[in-house]
Amino acid sequence: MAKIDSKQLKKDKLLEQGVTLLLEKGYHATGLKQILDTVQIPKGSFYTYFDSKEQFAAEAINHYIEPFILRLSAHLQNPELDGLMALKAYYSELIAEVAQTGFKGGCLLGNLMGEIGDTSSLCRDALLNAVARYSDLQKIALERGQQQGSVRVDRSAQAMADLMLNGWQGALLRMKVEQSVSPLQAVCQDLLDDYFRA
Amino acid sequence: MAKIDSKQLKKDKLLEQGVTLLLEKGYHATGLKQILDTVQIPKGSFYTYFDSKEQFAAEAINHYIEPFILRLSAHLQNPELDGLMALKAYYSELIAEVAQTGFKGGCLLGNLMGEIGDTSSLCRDALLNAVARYSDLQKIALERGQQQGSVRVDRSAQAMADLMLNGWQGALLRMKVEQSVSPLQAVCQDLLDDYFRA
DNA sequence: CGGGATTATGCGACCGGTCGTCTGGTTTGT
DNA sequence: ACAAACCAGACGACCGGTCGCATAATCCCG
Repeated sequence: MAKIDSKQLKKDKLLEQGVTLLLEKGYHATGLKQILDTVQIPKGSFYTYFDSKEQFAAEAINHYIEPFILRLSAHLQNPELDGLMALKAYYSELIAEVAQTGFKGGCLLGNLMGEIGDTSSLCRDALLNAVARYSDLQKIALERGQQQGSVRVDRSAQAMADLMLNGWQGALLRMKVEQSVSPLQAVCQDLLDDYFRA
Repeated sequence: MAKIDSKQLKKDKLLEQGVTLLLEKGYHATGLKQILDTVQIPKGSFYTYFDSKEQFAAEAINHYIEPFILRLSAHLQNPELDGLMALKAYYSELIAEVAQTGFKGGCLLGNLMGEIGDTSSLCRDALLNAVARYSDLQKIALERGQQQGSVRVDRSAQAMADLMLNGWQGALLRMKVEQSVSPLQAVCQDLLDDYFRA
């Protein structure tokens, strides 16, 4: 049992560091050796934890999105709080954080969708699942906003959630090259403060 | 002179094939050898045309965006045509084309922004320039729509152009993993048919 | 309970291959 | 004959992945 725990611990450490490096440099520019070295796990052991680099990336995707799901869920815990306000608060937090990290990395989901989303079916499935879960949560937030009267009802919550997600991903790309959070602020303002408003 | 032309010709062939492969597999997954082989130019000659792979990619970015600029410009040539309608026609064309290619590749600008936009300053500059030119053109289209009364005037054309671009880039990512053009259609409908409308 | 035999685990060295880049001999043109 | 242009091949580095050895754990029998 202690063995299993230790194994799971190391696996988590690999995933943790993997997420960091994948986010920083992308899939093809990140070598397994680099990940293994920084967490002091021998090269030969990698394949006891994962079947391949590709499958490792797929697991990293799930490992990455979990905290975001939890964070957004936390904002939605209070059923009194307006759904739209919760979304705004959540995105404000994200913007503040990314500003501190120097506009590097962006979103692992977006980066990997662009780099290998159309070439690795393993990762594509993981990405699909992660995006679906994330999108669903935003849909729920917007639905609540609709019930509370702050969000327009003549467009489906799902459609708005998708638009928000897409706009955010595009803004993250712009952020990278413009080295500024203003694209992120703009998309939040345009959509959350205007377009989605009832 | 014939020499210079021949050199420029080969350089263009390299860029042409480079764009194809970069679009298909990304920056790090594309090897120079593969590009050189398919256009039958010896490996040793590469550095007579370009200083480095990175600089090659930067030139490929410019080479890539040019046709899109021209295409959109063509739609805007007729000053009678409504700016918003021109945009819609342009994007409809793009959607029809990408559907034929099997949802592969997407947009080179978006892909490279995600993969190396925050790590290669050379490419970042090229991306910034390309995006700015492309964005400006869309701003002009929207401005014309505003003058013609089809586009709302309480938001700046620049802000709407940015939102359109960001939403489109995000939708391209979704397209890759969902293997469908519906994200593209959705973003066009949401923005061009509703949000931007006067 | 002790200790040799056997199985399971861990991991460093190494595989074939490819990477981006460079150099020096060869060809070409004048 | 000479200079410039060109390019084959090599370079060192690194890739993802494999494999056989060394160590550790387990078992079995005296």
